[in-house]
Amino acid sequence: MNRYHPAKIEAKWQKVWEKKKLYNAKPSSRKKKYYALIEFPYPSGDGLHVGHVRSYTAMDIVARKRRAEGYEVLYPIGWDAFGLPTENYAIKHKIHPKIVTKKNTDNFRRQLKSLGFSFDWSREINTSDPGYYKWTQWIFLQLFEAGLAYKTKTFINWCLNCKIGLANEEVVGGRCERCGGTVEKREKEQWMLRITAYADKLLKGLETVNYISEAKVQQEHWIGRSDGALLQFPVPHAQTPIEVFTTRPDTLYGATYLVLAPEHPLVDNFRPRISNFHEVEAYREASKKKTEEERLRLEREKTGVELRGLKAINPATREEMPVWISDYVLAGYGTGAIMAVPAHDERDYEFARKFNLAIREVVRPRSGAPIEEGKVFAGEGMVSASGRFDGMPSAKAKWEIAKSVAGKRITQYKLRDWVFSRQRYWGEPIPLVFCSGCQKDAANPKSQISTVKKMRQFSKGERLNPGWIAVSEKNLPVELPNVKEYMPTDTGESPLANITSWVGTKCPRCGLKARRETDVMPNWAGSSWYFLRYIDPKNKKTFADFKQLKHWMPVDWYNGGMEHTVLHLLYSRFWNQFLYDQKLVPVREPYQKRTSHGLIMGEGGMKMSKSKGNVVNPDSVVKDFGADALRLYEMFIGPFNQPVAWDVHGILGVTRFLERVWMLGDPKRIAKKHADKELEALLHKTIKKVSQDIESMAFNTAVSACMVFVNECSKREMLDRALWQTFLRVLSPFAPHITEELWQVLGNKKSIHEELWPVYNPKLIRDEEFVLVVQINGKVRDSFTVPSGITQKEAESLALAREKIQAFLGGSQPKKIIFVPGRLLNIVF
RNA sequence: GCCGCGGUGGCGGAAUUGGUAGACGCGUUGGACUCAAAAUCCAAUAACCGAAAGGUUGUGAGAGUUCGAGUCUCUCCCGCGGCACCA
Repeated sequence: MNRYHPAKIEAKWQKVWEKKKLYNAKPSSRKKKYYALIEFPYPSGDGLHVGHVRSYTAMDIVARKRRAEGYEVLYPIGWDAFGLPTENYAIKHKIHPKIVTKKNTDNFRRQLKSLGFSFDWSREINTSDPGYYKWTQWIFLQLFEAGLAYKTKTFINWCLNCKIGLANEEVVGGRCERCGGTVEKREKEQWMLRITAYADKLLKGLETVNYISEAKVQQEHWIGRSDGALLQFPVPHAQTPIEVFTTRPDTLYGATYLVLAPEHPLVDNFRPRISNFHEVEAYREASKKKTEEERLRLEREKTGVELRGLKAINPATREEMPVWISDYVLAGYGTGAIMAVPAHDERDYEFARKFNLAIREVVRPRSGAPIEEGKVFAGEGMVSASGRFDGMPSAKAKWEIAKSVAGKRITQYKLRDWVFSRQRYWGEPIPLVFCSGCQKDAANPKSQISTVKKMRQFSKGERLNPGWIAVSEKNLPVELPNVKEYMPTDTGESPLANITSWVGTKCPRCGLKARRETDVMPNWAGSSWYFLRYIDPKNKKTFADFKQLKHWMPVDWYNGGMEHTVLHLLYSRFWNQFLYDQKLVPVREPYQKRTSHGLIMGEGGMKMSKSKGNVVNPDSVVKDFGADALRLYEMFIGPFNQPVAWDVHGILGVTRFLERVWMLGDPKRIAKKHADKELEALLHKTIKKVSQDIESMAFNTAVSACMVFVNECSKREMLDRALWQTFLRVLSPFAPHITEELWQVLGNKKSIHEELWPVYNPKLIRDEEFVLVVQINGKVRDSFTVPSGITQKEAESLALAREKIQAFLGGSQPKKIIFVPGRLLNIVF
């Protein structure tokens, strides 16, 4: 047998598998379906990252095991190809993003293929392909027609560096998630998706799926449901009261002042009555100018201005209370106004102390323990100093007190609507057209246009967004124009706005001159439904055939990065739930099971990055050690869900292991029949261990179990053929190439990957004897081999007969003896 | 600050879920092979004491529950991730 030469055998088998279409999912199969999914890569110019390899290998192992267990497996791949880095690269090098993308996906494809992943390449998709984004646009229009898309002037997070608006989810620590640049608030017209309409559904849906708990918890926090009440505080001589949202109506008697967000519209309404309006104005200006980062950096030092001349009435106590504005109250949450209860809220307390406002205690801890001086009791307890509600527990008093002042019980969410516009080039154009004629028409049903021509009615989306007309389905996709200039602008307009020939169009409704929307979608759009397109990737009539969707959905197992839990995962659940409500997809929740891999760090634990020069290129590892070694190493490197540091020496270990497997697989060492009870038992233990470990993603210990088996084989001159072949099958999902080669070297004609998954025999893994540990007072003092079925009595007499034990006992009688069958005996004296 | 995860040899990490702590791998040391080196193979490898037999200590710190704790409970320290004025 030749030396182990991975480069030769790996390329050879990859070609054979591809030719045989071994991994293509057959929709007509009678087998039970299994849908395994990984997050499709963003084809960046840097090429594949070893982190991709970790996730894809893990799911590849799962997919391969499922096939062997008799499932028809769908394990697809594609490209999340729209995005900023490609656009920025294109601008810098003056190459069209389409060409850059082509180059990058070609490279990624080559790299992925060199690793022997069992992807179904016949279903490859690309989000920047017009045939794909036609349907991204189409789904957007469905959202639009359902009233879930709207354009509004809003303060958005503007990244000064990328020159792009960011969703809340994309701002990390006051900085741009992508480039780390400074983010400031800017007022802009933006398309928004009403994800908040799905807040409750997204929350409830979590109960029905099997996600790792961290992902669930993070989503729950992000959605941030809280139950409370709307309370009204009348303002003397004014028509409108000030409405606040509170989760603690039980503290109403302790509310001593109100605070409005600086942007609160009532501030302007009350302008004539506010004696210090110039001061108020100055404060509002200052808080508007603060960037996100400044706001966070100022360490929450409370600031604010009283609206002098304005008072509100506490509806419970009928007392007058001052009204303030402060930026610690957020305009976007609740009503943008709060009742301040300094005795029972730390923020209010801090504010009250700073501005010398009244503090009134109205809730006592249930334990009756006094509250320490200077501390705030924010918990629930027993209501006091609240008239007829005294002595009532908070939980009850909440709703009783709210009722007594005609408060309305409501639920609030922290989730905000999704900023869906990007003022960029390399994304899906938003398929809408602005028509000023139709805008007038919408405002006045008797206007000229509709009387002159007989025209279709406005759709729901068009009514809600007067002037915005949906591009008709037959004209989708709205393709990106082919141009040379795609520089973003400081004014915040999309580069598409400069392409007059593209912008100018005819209104789909009235046929008159109109303008195209020049914003494009964020790059979360294409990935919000790609798992559906895989199911029917070439369909030209619909985004995916419903029957096919019914067959393959939901995704049975989805593995991806923790960094996508509140972005991609939430967005795609939203889209899928929406499509479900439209009866366009068969299941409410797209992903049945979600797991997550840990990051791969550079040597020494630093994050891999080009600037640190510690990026490991999978190509060079494959070249030096082979794909099987890289796969095996990444599985062996550490617990799958935890971050791990790359270590070149580690690859040596698995390479030695593979070389050993190679030597053992020499046909000269394989006997047709070679009885070996001991090795057979170990094999069955290995089957059990590896099978279980794959399910729990404990790949590191699965590999270790294979190593133990191989080490044992190395002690043998000859190996039984059946035994060896079974072991190869167990190892094959991890190292598909070497196992295929060794399988065929033995004369097998079918691929090892078409063989069934071995099942262990429970009888064979039961040991006939075991090492009984003898403890004295909990300390290990002796151990010896005994037969498996040994009873406590037998074990005791054997143990007590031992010289060592006798010596320790020194003649005293044991007080108590604990026997753990199959394990130990503990003698207590 | 709040939520989640974690802390085990020189290193990455195991530990049947309360039952021999350190599987497997790296590294290190010694040996075999070799003219030599590499590769490979064999052996040793938690620390301390001891020539050895053996003993003592040991899973971030401290307490507790238990015949028995890396594992359970409490308090604290440290690291990582997420959220962060959400009323």
